[in-house]
Amino acid sequence: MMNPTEIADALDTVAKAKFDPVEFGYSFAQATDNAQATVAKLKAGTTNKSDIPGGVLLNAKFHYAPALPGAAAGMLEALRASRRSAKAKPAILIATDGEMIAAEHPKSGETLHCAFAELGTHFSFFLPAAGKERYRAAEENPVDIKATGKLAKLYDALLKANPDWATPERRHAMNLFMTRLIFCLFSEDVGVFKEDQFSFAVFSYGGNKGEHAHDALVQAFSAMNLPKGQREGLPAWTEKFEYVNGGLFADAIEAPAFDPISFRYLRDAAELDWKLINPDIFGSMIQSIADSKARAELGMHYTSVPNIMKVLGPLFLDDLDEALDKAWEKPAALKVQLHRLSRIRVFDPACGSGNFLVVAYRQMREREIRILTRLGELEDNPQNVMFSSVSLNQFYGIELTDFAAETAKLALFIAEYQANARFADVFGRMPALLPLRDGGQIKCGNALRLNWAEVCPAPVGDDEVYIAGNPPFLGDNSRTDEQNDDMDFVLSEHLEAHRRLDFVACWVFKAANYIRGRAAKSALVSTNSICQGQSVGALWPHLLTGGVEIGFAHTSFKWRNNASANAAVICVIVGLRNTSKDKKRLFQGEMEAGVANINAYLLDAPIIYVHAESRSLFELPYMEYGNKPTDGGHLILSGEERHALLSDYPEAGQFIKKFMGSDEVCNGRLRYCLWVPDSLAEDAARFPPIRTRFEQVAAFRSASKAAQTRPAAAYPHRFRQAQNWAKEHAILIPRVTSERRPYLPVDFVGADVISSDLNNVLYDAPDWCIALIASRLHLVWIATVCGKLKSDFRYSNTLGWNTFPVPKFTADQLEQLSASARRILKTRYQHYPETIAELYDPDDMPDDLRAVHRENDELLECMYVGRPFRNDTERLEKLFKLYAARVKQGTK
DNA sequence: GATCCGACATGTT
DNA sequence: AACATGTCGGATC
Repeated sequence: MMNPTEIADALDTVAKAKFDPVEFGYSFAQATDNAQATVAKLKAGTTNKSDIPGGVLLNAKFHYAPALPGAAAGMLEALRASRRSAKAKPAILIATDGEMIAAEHPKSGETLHCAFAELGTHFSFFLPAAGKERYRAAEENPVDIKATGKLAKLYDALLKANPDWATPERRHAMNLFMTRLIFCLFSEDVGVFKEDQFSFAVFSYGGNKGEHAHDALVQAFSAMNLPKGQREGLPAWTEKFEYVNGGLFADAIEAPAFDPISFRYLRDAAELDWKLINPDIFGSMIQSIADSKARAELGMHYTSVPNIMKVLGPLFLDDLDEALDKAWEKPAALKVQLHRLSRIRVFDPACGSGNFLVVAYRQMREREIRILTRLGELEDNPQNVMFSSVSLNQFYGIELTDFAAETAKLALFIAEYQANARFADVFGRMPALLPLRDGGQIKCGNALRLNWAEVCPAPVGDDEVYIAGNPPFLGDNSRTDEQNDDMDFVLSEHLEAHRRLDFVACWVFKAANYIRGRAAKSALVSTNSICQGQSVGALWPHLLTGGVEIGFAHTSFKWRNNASANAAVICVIVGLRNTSKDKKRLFQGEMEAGVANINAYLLDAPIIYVHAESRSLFELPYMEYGNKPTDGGHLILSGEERHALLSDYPEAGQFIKKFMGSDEVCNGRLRYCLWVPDSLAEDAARFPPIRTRFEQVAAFRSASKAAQTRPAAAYPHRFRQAQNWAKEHAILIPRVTSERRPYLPVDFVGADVISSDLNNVLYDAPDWCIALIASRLHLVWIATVCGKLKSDFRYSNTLGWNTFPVPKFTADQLEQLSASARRILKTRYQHYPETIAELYDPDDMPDDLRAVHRENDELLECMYVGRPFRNDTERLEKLFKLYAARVKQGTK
């Protein structure tokens, strides 16, 4: 089986070879992971099912046909139309003339037009031909996916043809161009324009290969910005376009130049049925097609519709549905709900291109139609409805970037159009759409500086306000000075250590303040770190106060949307409300539970905050941070580097020690480090390779941004933080490890090992510490109160070890635990050379190791409650109880 | 002086 | 491309 990289390489080789229309089909078959025998049979013609001259069709895999020069796209159409294609269902259609490639993935409708030489670059497109299906989120609308794909390709092709448009200064112009284009494609399909009016013009006047497309587009767009009859200087054909206005066409009208490839993609995009487009993510499409660098910028992370519904459902839509159910037979009660719809306001303080608002709007309009239809059934006289009672004015947003704010208005406009069309279907009337009016109350500004109540006035009377959205996440290492200032502005008066928090915490804090004591609720998508580790104690006591509580929550889920590269982050959704007797809902993946309480860790448990401690609350040995090199890697040696150094300078051995971080502990590796006492620094530097390393360390540290690192350039022979080392032995606990393991990794090493800061360390501590750390109880505690790296365990001495509740052990009990620890280590050694990672693989853990761990758990748990715990919930309950009792005692 | 975090970083299949 | 799993050093208190 070839892996994708190999396929990429193989395709690249094919692309570099001279094109031979006959051979290509076979080399393509070979490059896409088909056996020699298969290829031979294809060549012999016995398995080739193609009905196109010179074509090669391999069942279910691909259908290739050679094209005459310049006719690749046309040949692709022939492949698409082929009856044999229909029968053999090839995963990929590909036509080429040796210059250009035209290909299609029929299952998704995705197409590819590229130069022949780029075959290898686009290997991912051809993976289906090798039997590897590309993952697609099942819930998304396939038309959106197609449209996004086509627009992304158009976008990339345009930038390639117009390198000068790829600069940051031109990005706005490029995005604006794409917005206008999408607006026109949409409008001509839904009836805002006459059917196909726009694409007819572009393809009539754009030239055969797009050579005049630039001029035609500029003329069309310019016309849309001028009332009819005032279009002097523009060609006569532009007179037919409606006057659009509304800001969209007001700025300078520019267009990039088209080449044959980009023109081809434009045609693909125009051929889509934009009627079916889902405006929920309309704005995001424009943003998701931009390049990956830009995606990291503010607002480039759009929320998928399933995730938006995770927010809006429990926030207010589910409640609305319940009320509708109750009122279903009673016209008066239904009218109350109809009125309620007109009083609900939705406010997204980080609205980006308006996804949340659009989805909320559509959902509300849909419910309105349901009510009106039902009223029509219940009351004999049909409702004489002229207008919707849900107006775009009920939708509020704040967005920092002007472009996204404009897009949000446009997206709301499209949503309104679609909702009205549906409304007209049912009730027979629809208001005029052009020229554009502004849509929604979108404020372009900084949400952290604005007073939210001035953007979205506080609810009065029977108003209800729902705050929803997905603000940006930024850790303390990636914020700009300006963003830090914003954070200070919002939080510094109220919180201590606020700079430790994620940027998103500012939105959560402002949302809590906005809703407190008002007819309002909030629910924001956040990074899961705000409900973990240090953030919990720092932030949540200030949120869950003055009557605010968590009404619902989605626990950690992996971020995913349709963008081509997904952000790597784990999210939570926390719904805040004022104290209420209504049920609380806790969602974990697909599961939902009605619970008595939700605390800041998003657990069904009483509110408790575990704070960092500098010493153990339960008199456990002192656990330290490992030694931190901050050396740019220059004080660290691989086995080979050590060997090379020692073979040249055997006397240098006195300066080299074993060096272990978490990777070394878990995966049984070993590295070495230079470890030189201050008094011998000059001696060490006499060895040229060591001197060079010291110089590199000094250079690296001098160039650092960190105030603590630069002075350390003066002692390059030493770690930036040489914290401590063992006299006899040390217990190493990796600070980050996989969440899959049933027990935390922990290792016992001699005094010859220097631990890096990737471990926490107990120096010269008794063996029973290992029995504690390797227990299920400890894992459960660490998993709950410490932070995580994404979803992996992150061990902390201050938050985890120093707070870990233990009963008062007797000397005898400690001896038993030490013996148990030794049994665990011994059992591991019996499996040497298997590593900790291998031994603790949940699918592959040896039975004897499992057994000694179970014994260890039973032994330890009996010391807590006289019997083993039944499950992790019980373990956690006991631990929190002990912790709470200890903290209470401490405050006396 | 010590440590918590990462809209990740990087190797593997 | 999708997945698994822990580096590394800055920013913060």
